[in-house]
This record gives sequence, C-alpha cells and structure tokens, in this order.
Amino acid sequence: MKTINLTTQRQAVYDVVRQSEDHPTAAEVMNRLVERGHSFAYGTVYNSLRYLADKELIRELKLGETASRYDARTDDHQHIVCEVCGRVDEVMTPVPEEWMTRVAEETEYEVHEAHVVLEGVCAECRSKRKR
Amino acid sequence: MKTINLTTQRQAVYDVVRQSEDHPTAAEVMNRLVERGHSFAYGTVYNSLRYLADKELIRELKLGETASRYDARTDDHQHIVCEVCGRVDEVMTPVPEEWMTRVAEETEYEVHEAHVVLEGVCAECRSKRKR
DNA sequence: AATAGATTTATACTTATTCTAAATTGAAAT
DNA sequence: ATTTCAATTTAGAATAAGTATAAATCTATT
Ligand SMILES: [Mn+2]
Ligand SMILES: [Mn+2]
Ligand SMILES: [Zn+2]
Ligand SMILES: [Zn+2]
Repeated sequence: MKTINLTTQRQAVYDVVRQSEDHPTAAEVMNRLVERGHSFAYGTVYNSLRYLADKELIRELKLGETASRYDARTDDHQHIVCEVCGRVDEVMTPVPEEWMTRVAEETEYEVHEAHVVLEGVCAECRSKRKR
Repeated sequence: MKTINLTTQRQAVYDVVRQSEDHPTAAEVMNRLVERGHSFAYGTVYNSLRYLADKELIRELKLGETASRYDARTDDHQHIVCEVCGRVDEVMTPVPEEWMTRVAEETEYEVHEAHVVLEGVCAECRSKRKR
C-alpha cells in the first residue's frame, strides 16, 4: 500500500527537486540531472516526477505557465510569481479558513482545497525599477 | 489605442463566449461556432480569443487543466472545479484584502492580483454520491 | 539459474497552441 | 468607381509539454 520504491533514477530526481529552491520544471530537472552526470530518458524523468508526486514526496504545481513546476515542500502553502522576472516564491500565510467556509456556503460545494497563484513584482525587480 | 475592431469572426467568437455559462475551451468554442453555421479556421478562433482577452472583453482562465477556458465575465471573481464531474463554477466571494496585505508583507512583493482555483465536490455530485 | 514483476529506455504519438506565408477583406484616398 | 494598403483570415506546418508503447533491463524470490 504505502511502500515506496526509490530506484536510482527516482532518488536522483528527488534529490534534484529537494535541492532546488526555485520550483524547477521537468526540463530544468533534466538539465540538473545531466549536470550531475546522469543521463536518464526524458520519459523516466516524467515518470519519476509523477511517481514522487503520487507518493506525496513532492508536489506538482500548475502556475498557469505552459510547463508544470515541482516543489519538494509538501506542507500547505501557496505561490507568488513575479510579473517581471518570473521567479516563483513561497506564500506561507495560510488562506483564511473563514473565506473557504464562505465559498462553500456560496457555491454549495464541499471544498477540499484552494490553489492560489498571486502575481506581482518582487522586491528585487521593484528596486531595479526605481531608478 | 483603445479602438476595438470586431470583425465578423471576432464578433461570432465573442457571442459564443458571452452566451456560454460553462467557461468553454477553445475547442468547445469552435464546436459551438460550427453548430451556429460558422466555419472559421482554428487559428482564427485562437487569434480572436486572444484579441478579445487583450481588449479585456473576455478573460482567459488557466485552471490547471490542459486547455485554457474562456469567460465573458470580466469582473473580479474566482473559480471552483468539481473533482467528480469537472464542472467549473463562479466564486464571487472576494479574496480577503487583509490576506493579500499579509502576503505582501510576508513576501515583500507588490501584489497585483490573485488567481484562485478551488477544488471540491459540487452539490449535484454530492447528492448522487449519497446513496 | 529460472521466473516474473517492476522499471527504464527509445521512440512514436497526442494535444493545445502558435507561427507562417499566401489569399482575402475592407476602409481610405484617388 | 477604382486603386491601394494595412489588417485579417486561412490552411497547414511547426512547436512544446507530456503520455503511451513495446522491447530491454533490473531485481527479488524460488
Ligand atoms: Mn513552494
Ligand atoms: Mn467565471
Ligand atoms: Zn522579479
Ligand atoms: Zn460535480
């Protein structure tokens, strides 16, 4: 049931995701694997990412870009994307329970989760802009 | 600058989106155009949707599915997707300003907007399930 | 060692969308 | 009315991300 089989490939993919701070795409994971001397088939990287996400060791993020990103943080959190440089940062402030409750009332849905993608300008791009 | 040129094709695409309650995908828009007796090139439908979204007559939604959906409502609102039947409903209860402010403090971003996709089970699927 | 299930690999395929270059349209100027 | 020119549409090719397939390889158990 709960048994997790970490093959060489899966372990290497997992390591890359865990050691990345920037929510890499599958293509970025692949590049980093090559940098580390691995050469796995593309399909294997996709399979591994899917496997790790299924086992909840990582999360797949759909941020509205063309490619999914992957995140080794599996605790509840959201994301913010810089409109200027594209960086993706963590949002740890939780979505208010009370808002979710109100949405459940409004929509008559049983609400399971909320995926939030915020957009704005990061501190770095803001300071660059002022000048 | 602000001039909007609604060709026959763009007008027809706009009409379909406005008269749809269900946030159709580009392929669904195309089917509905054919039902109405139109036969536009695929590229034209995509171009029209992009044009209308640029002019802010409609909105493009990225809900984490493979295909974008389109929405004739351009006022501020969010969406909820049923995990069982896939239907997409409106969420009009606004995201709390206060939460956005806290996120701005936490991340040091200048926050411009929030895109929220909630997931859960709709009333209809819930009642079907209970039996 | 033999078997069998799981996994990896290379490659083909799919889906959504964008790009391209030629043809068409339509408004403005003659 | 005819010419002109930019904007638009069209058909089809191209791209990007991801999935499916089938053969080869690995691994645990007899
Ligand atoms: Mn994250
Ligand atoms: Mn909507
Ligand atoms: Zn930035
Ligand atoms: Zn439902």
